[in-house]
Amino acid sequence: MTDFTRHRSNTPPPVQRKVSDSTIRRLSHYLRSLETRTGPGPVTVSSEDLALEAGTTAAQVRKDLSLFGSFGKRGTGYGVSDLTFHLRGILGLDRVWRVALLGAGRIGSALFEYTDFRRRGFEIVAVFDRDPAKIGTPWGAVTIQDVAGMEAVLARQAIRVAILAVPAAAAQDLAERAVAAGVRGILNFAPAPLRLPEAVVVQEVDVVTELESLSFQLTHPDRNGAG
Amino acid sequence: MTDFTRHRSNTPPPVQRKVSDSTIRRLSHYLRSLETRTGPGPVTVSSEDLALEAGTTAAQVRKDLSLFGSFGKRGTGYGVSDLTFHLRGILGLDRVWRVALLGAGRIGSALFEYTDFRRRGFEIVAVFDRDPAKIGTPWGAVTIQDVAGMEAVLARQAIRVAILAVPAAAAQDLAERAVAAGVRGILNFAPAPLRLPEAVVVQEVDVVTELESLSFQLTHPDRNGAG
DNA sequence: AGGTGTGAACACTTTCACAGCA
DNA sequence: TGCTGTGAAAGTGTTCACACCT
Repeated sequence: MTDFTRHRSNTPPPVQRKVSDSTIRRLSHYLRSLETRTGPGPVTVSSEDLALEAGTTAAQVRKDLSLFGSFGKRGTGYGVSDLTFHLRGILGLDRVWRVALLGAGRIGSALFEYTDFRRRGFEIVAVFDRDPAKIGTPWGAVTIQDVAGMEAVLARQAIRVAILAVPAAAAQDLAERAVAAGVRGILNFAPAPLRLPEAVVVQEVDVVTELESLSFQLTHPDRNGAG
Repeated sequence: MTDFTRHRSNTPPPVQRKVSDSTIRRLSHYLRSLETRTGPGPVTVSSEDLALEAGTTAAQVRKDLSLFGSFGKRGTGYGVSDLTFHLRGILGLDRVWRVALLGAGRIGSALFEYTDFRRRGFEIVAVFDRDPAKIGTPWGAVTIQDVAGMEAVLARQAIRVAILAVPAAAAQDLAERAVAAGVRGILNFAPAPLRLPEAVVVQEVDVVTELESLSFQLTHPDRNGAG
């Protein structure tokens, strides 16, 4: 496991604290903001800069980072490449995650072609579907395989992360099978809540819920929590 | 605007309180859970039932609903069709939302074909792209239009909601143009934070961030806030 | 001076526990 | 008896403000 506490400063690492979901998402945004910088540009960045680029506050940036170490210099800010390095380590991106894509439909295919994954360290190494018309079709370097044989492939390749892009009705069953075959994290695009063991990490991407949230906020302009 | 407080019980409506994002998302899940029921089935549902189906607790369900009225009967639970009706009203789904799709690439096309939108009251009535090879192509009942003429179409059709499915580099500019043309809510698939006026509601769908969150949690099994 | 790191205050959300009604 | 509706308590996340270091 990554030891992100092995930082370069000489302050002791902070005690291991629980990290909230919102903090994790903000860390991802900070990293994106840093990696989007091209060319020479400034060599340091302040919490204020990062806050503006990630849509939060300077105090929030400092609090978030301070959960993992003291990466900044007082009066100066954070070193861009140093902080980038640390953030990648913190997020567990200093390795390649082999990912299985379950479902080769419209969403699956859009995700497969989404090149940003690869750049961030997520490599789709297997694609499964149950449609005989699709099985055997090559997608770039991988070939769509019969979902019936999924377990063997997941185990053989020691795949720990799966993207679930199948209809709601098939989601729970497939998720259980994937977990039984060793998967520990699931990115769920199916509009169905998965019931899985505690230890399995599930992230939901629910487009209908997001649209309905939009609808609520447009309908009740005065009842938004943030306002 | 929907007046969801006009409910059938004779208790007075609760005072208008701010509603948190998490509550809104749970309301959407309750509604999905109710609408997924097929056939006859029980006519009432308890907060416990809803909690199980939506992955939360009974107390949370009751608190969420109590922000909007007293829809249940003590000792009995909530009427399924009654609660469904109220939830649709609360979420602003008792109308059709005309939606513009900005970007006819892979994500845009997957979203366009996603039939659940229509069923929930979101109708994509215009699609824009800047690729001359795509402009003029019919997609079902609509034809891909040149994004150059977007403003006129948005205004003419009084479109208030847009789905932004373009590359990050084009996102900010397009979003600003859409807002200037009357759009008030944006579902943003571009991996770029939008800087827009307060009054505009933006929901982000950020797949890379979700995967990175998964990566973090798998890397630090003991630091998950929920655990 | 300038900007981080952080305890303390504040704000918000969830859980508890029980009164009250069908 | 059974289950809702809700204040109060507990828990969690964010903002403030300033000591401290460069």
